[in-house]
Amino acid sequence: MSYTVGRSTEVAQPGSEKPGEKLSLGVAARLSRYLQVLTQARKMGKETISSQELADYTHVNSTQIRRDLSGFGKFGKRGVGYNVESLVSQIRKILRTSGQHNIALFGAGHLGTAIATSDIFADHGFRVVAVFDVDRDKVGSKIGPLTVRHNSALRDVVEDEEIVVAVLAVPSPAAQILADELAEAGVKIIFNYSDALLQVPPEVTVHTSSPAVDLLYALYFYLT
Amino acid sequence: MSYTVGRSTEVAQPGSEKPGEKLSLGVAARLSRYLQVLTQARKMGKETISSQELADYTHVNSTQIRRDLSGFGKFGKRGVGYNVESLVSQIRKILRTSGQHNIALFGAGHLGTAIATSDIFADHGFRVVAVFDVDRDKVGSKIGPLTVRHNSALRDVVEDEEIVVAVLAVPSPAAQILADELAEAGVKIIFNYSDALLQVPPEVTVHTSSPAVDLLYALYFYLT
DNA sequence: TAGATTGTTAATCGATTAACAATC
DNA sequence: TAGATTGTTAATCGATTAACAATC
Repeated sequence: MSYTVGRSTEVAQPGSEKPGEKLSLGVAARLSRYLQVLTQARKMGKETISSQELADYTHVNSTQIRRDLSGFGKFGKRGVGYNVESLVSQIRKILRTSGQHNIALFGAGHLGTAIATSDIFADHGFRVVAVFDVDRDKVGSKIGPLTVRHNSALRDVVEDEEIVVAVLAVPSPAAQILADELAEAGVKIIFNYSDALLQVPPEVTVHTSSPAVDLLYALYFYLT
Repeated sequence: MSYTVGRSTEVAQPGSEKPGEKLSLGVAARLSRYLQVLTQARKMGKETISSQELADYTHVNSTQIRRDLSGFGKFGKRGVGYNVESLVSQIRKILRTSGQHNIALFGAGHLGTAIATSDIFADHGFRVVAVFDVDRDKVGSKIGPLTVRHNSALRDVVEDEEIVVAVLAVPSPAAQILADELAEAGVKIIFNYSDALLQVPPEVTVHTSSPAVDLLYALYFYLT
C-alpha cells in the first residue's frame, strides 16, 4: 500500500483520478451502473444522454454522476449532454473491461439455457464458450451453437480457453463441489445462481445472485 | 402514512434507530445482504454466526456489521456470535418484510420456468401466484402447480391477489407495453429481466437485473 | 477461569449535495 | 443570442474503521 507516496508527490491534473490507483468500491459500482443504463440506451438508439436522465434511471444524484465522470476527463458537451456511444467505451476503458471475456456455463437446465441463449452477457463483452452438465442425456445436445459437455472436461476447457469467469446454474448440492474444482482449475470469479454458501480460496471471488433480496430491498422503500 | 407523528414524539432508546424513521439506503442495502447470507447459512444448518464470518461472506467490515445490528437491539451473544434463525427474523422485522408477498411472473419461457420452479423467491417470503404469457401454445399448460394464463387476465389477477410485485421474464420489445399495463393496474415494483430501459410513473420502481454488469464490477477488482 | 466475540466510542475519511460560472 | 447542461467548488453529512472494555 503505497499511495501515501502517490498522494504527496502527485500534482492534481485537470481530470485527475490517478490512473495507477484502484477505483474505490463506490465509484466502480456506480460506473458499472451507468454502463448498464448506457448499454440499454444505446440499444434503443439513443445518441446523447444528460446527467439528469442518467440520474432518473440509476437513482444516483446527477451532480455525483458528473463528478464521477469528470474525474476521468471531459466527456460531456455543455448544453447537450454525453454521447452514449463514446461514454460506453470511456467507462469500459476506465473499468479495464474493454476486451472480450470467455465464460464457462455450468448447468444446461432451464436457467442455463436461458442464460446461454440470451444476449445479456454478450452485450457486455462476455462470450459463453462452453456449457457443461452432468446429465448424460443432456451431454452432446445443442444449446444454440454450443454442444453441452460433461463436467469432467472442465479442466481442459478452462485452460484452453483461458477462462476466468464461471457461471453456476446448477442445483445447490452440486455447487460447492464444482466451486472446488473451478478454484483448482484456476477460475477467479464464480457467478453463483444457486443458494449455496460457497467456500472458496481467497484469490477467488464469489458473486451470488439473489433477486429475492433485491426485491426485499425495493419492497422496504415501497412500504415506508 | 403516519410516521411524522412517530418521529416527533419518539425518545431515543438505548439501541436507537428511531423506529419511525426510514433506514438510509446504505443500511437497508447492507441488511438485505446480511439476510441473504443468513438465509443461505440457515439452509445449510448453521446455528450461530459471528460478525467476522458474515464479513467474510458479504465483504462488509465486521465492525460495521456489529454497528448496523446493534442500532436495533442487542442481538448477539458475546463470545458466541449471533443466532442465525433469530437474526433472520429480526432483520426481516426491521425491513418490514416478515409477511408473505404475492408476485406475478410474466413469460413462461426458459427463464420464467426456471424462476417459477426454483425456491429463491419462496425462501424470502415471495410466492409466485400467477404465470402469464402471450403465446397461445403455452397458455393453459402447467408450470409446477400453476397454470399459465394469457396476459389479458393481468388486471383481474393483480386486483384479486393484491399483487404489488411483478417479475418480467419476457423479450425486450414486450417489456415496455407490459410495464405500462402493470403500472396502470397498480403494481408498484417491477423486476425486469429484459434489457429494455423501462419508462414508468414515479410511484413505480423498476429494478433491472444485470448479471453482466455485476461481472464487470467483479472483473475490475480481479484485473487490478 | 481463559478465550472469544459483541457493543460502543472516537476519530477519520470519503460520499453527497447545492450552487453557479463556464460554455456548448 | 438564449437556453441548457456540464465541470467544479466548497461545505456538510454519513460511512467506515481501529481499538477496547464489557461479558458470554
